[in-house]
Amino acid sequence: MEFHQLRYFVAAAEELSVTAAAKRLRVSQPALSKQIANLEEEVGTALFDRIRQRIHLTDAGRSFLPKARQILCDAEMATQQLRENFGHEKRTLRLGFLSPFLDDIVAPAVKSFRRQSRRHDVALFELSARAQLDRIRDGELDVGLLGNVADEDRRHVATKRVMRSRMAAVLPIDHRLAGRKRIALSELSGDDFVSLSDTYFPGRRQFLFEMCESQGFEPEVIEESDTLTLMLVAIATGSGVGLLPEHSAKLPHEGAVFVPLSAPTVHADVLAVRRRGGSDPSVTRLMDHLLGN
Amino acid sequence: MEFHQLRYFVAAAEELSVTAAAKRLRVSQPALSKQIANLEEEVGTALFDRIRQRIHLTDAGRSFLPKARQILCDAEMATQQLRENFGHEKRTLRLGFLSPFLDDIVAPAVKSFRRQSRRHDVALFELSARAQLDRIRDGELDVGLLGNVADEDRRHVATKRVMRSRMAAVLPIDHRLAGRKRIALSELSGDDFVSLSDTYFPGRRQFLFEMCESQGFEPEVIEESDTLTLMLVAIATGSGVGLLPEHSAKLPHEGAVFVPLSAPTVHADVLAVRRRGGSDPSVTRLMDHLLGN
DNA sequence: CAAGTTCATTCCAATAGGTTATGAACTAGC
DNA sequence: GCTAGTTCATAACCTATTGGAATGAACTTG
Repeated sequence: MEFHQLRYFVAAAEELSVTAAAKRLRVSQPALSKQIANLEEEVGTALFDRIRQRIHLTDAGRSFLPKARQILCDAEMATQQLRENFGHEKRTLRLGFLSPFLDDIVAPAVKSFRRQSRRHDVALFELSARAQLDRIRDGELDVGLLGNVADEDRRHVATKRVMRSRMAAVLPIDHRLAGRKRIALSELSGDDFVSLSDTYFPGRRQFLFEMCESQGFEPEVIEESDTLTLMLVAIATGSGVGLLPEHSAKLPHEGAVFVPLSAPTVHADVLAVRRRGGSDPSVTRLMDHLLGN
Repeated sequence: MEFHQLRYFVAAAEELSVTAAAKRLRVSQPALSKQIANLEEEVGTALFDRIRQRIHLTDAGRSFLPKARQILCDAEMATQQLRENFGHEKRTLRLGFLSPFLDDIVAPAVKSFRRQSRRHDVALFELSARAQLDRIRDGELDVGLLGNVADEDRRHVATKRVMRSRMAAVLPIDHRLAGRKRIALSELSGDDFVSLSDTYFPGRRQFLFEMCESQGFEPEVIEESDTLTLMLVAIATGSGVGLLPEHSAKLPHEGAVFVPLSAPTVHADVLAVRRRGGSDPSVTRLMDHLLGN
């Protein structure tokens, strides 16, 4: 396994296209094709399905993607820290985020931050909530952008709310309620539920249970996904229904539909997170930009 | 940065010798020399001091070493998981440990486990307690071997005590009490203390405070180290005194001496840790071997 | 002071990754 | 249903990097 193989794999998984990934990385398409094949051979499994001129992630590929991202992030963060702490290079702020927030929150905030303070650079890392919290705790990430935070993590981090997003039901497209404009949570009391795993999204599972209990039923959680994308895939393929903030509809979700919840109107927070006790003013400024200032 | 550079760096740091590391990795000495030089150039800092025919880790190198190990571990664990879950390869048990336990506990346990059950392989990973707990929580590590565990982590893991080790005072060699056979903890009430950081060794700091408070004083913690080795270096260079289990004397600690504590006789646990709720029988068997069965 | 360390440098050979060109499979538009 | 235009894979070739052997420079040791 080599770092460039991981980079190639991640790019191809993001673009869902070898040629597009090759273009983005400014290498030739065969180079990418071959390196991915090498990687697949080494790990002993296909990471992509090649059907009908398109590539799709296999289950193996989907489970590998967040790990590959983490490894690449850790490597980059480690070199940055060395350069900054011992090589006297200018400070780079490291910002982690969940994919749905990239366009709406991260991109504009980083743009305005960069305009205002030329002296600092910002590096972006797409990571799960769990991975972000761990890295903030360890001082490798300066700011994270994620959903609800479990109590046990509040010991390490300080949070500020960036925005709230209404919770919506996510249904397979052929679900009996998929055509509705809005539905009440109680209408789903008999359905099978797909949730996010507690390991990757601390607190989310509990949040789901609390919502349902307030409507007088206990959800039957039949599957737990490690990423938002995996959860949407699970729902689209009929494993069950789920609850997600409306902004998650940003993600591709073919075969699944988002239906706003009429009652109860529950909001999920989007939080900017930093290490508790830190006082770096540039981190504070970056957080302000995320809050819209 | 390339994986083989990280491997070379870790080996050289462990052997504190380029030639020895080259021998272990079965490559020529110049190859290693050059790759490390390349890595140093990329991160913009020297990782080793070359003085008088010997190499020593610089501060930068010391802070980089655990991260390099983590990145290598994560990469290996990820490929193993892919091979096992999707490539139908035989299960490899992944065992993490702190360096002082390698000779006394890990090596004999793994040896006897391998003899008994040929069907399973064991992979070893030297990681900080914090890193082990994270990876056990995420299902990437099957068993960890570490010191005391903080309450917040007990949510995720189940523990069994492997052994107890008496706590000892660690003093600079020129300390006024360094020649003593044994000392009482209260005799250190006026000294500056070096402790282990809570991020890498959850619970240890609190443990130190509790011990001292039971003797009627509050320790003045003047420095926090991220690794056992760093802590020993800090003590040896005169930052202060520390408290460590006696088995940590296994580590090289030139310039520092371990003096048993006469009162109070406090024991630190060595714990074998697995994921809460897991029921893999081979993991149970490996734990049994660690417990000496 | 000589012999034996250790790490760095030089030079050459082998390998691995990159590029261009081409092929095979499929989609889309007429 | 055919052509034009995709997309990904393969083949042939090139070059850049890595590793190895030999050598040099600095230091320790007997």
